[in-house]
Amino acid sequence: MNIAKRENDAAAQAADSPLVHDFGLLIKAATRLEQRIDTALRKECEIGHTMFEVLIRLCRHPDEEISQRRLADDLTLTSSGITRLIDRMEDAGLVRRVPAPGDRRSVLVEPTGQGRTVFLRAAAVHAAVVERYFVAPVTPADYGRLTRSLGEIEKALRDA
Amino acid sequence: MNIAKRENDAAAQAADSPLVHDFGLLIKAATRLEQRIDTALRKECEIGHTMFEVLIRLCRHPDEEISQRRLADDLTLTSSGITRLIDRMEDAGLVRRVPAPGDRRSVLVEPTGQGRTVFLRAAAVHAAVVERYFVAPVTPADYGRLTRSLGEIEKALRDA
DNA sequence: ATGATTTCGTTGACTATTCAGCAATTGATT
DNA sequence: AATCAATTGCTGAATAGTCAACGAAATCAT
Repeated sequence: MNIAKRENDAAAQAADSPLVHDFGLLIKAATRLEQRIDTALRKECEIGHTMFEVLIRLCRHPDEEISQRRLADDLTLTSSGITRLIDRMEDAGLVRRVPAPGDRRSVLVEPTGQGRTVFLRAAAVHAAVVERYFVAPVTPADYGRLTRSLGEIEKALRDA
Repeated sequence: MNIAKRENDAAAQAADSPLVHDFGLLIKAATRLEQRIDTALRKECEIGHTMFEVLIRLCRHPDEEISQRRLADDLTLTSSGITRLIDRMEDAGLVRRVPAPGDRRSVLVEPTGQGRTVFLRAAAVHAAVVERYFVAPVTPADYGRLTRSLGEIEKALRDA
């Protein structure tokens, strides 16, 4: 079967390309890092990484109004994903839903006192893990370039 | 409530830290990129990104024996996650399970002819997306440093 | 050899998410 | 003003994964 053999070779070559390898690295690094953080957060604060990302946005500028839609776009979730996530966070006493003044379709989300307290503890855990596995392994110069590159990539994805 | 006010400020500061921002960039870039690829792959090859990652490993060195365990570690999935993924891939006719010679606990996975064919088409789609959103947005010099840094990060995570 | 420990893959029950469709509301076009 | 289109959030059903517990096989320590 000569055809099959050539296909084998072509597949092997495609599977070994630097592009595939490099991209795999990105995915693997991001996945592992996220898992690390998730486990640490769950163990020490009884909160997952996704909820933590929500709290970041809610605590960042205390007076900014944040709608579910905004959160969904920001976290790359669907609107139904956010609905359910906020359901769970509300049940856990971390956030509160309030009707948006000026648009009766929209729902704003704000952190409760407990939400802020939990966030503060979680932020420390988060910082420790990020520091150790994201910042420490690369030189300061490379770190700057790394975040710059990631910014460019994110921008390209957003624009398209 | 003076206490609450100070907690507000502390939370706002933590939520605004560069560490949080930079790490958010990594997660967002990786997530968006993966989603892009997943959608493209599904549309054009009726295969998801995870299955594609499996095929990469199976096609890379045609003679290497790859067990489910190996795949699980490599893709950062649990062993049950892999069991189910391979179930679906087998149903789709992309791979085949064969008993491992020399260890009767272990199950080897190999690609079918169809699996290789699908992989070849998928690899082209994958390359196009990666090229456009991962390689193109950064300068060649930065690209080299980016992958190097990601390698360091991945290594730090693996070692620990 | 044997018994304890570990490893591999599978399964049932659960969790977090998506998708498709919906009702309410808003904005745009005449 | 009246309609048509787009947006927001919610829900039921489906998907892809986790975790905990298990049995079979392999490895290690007596």
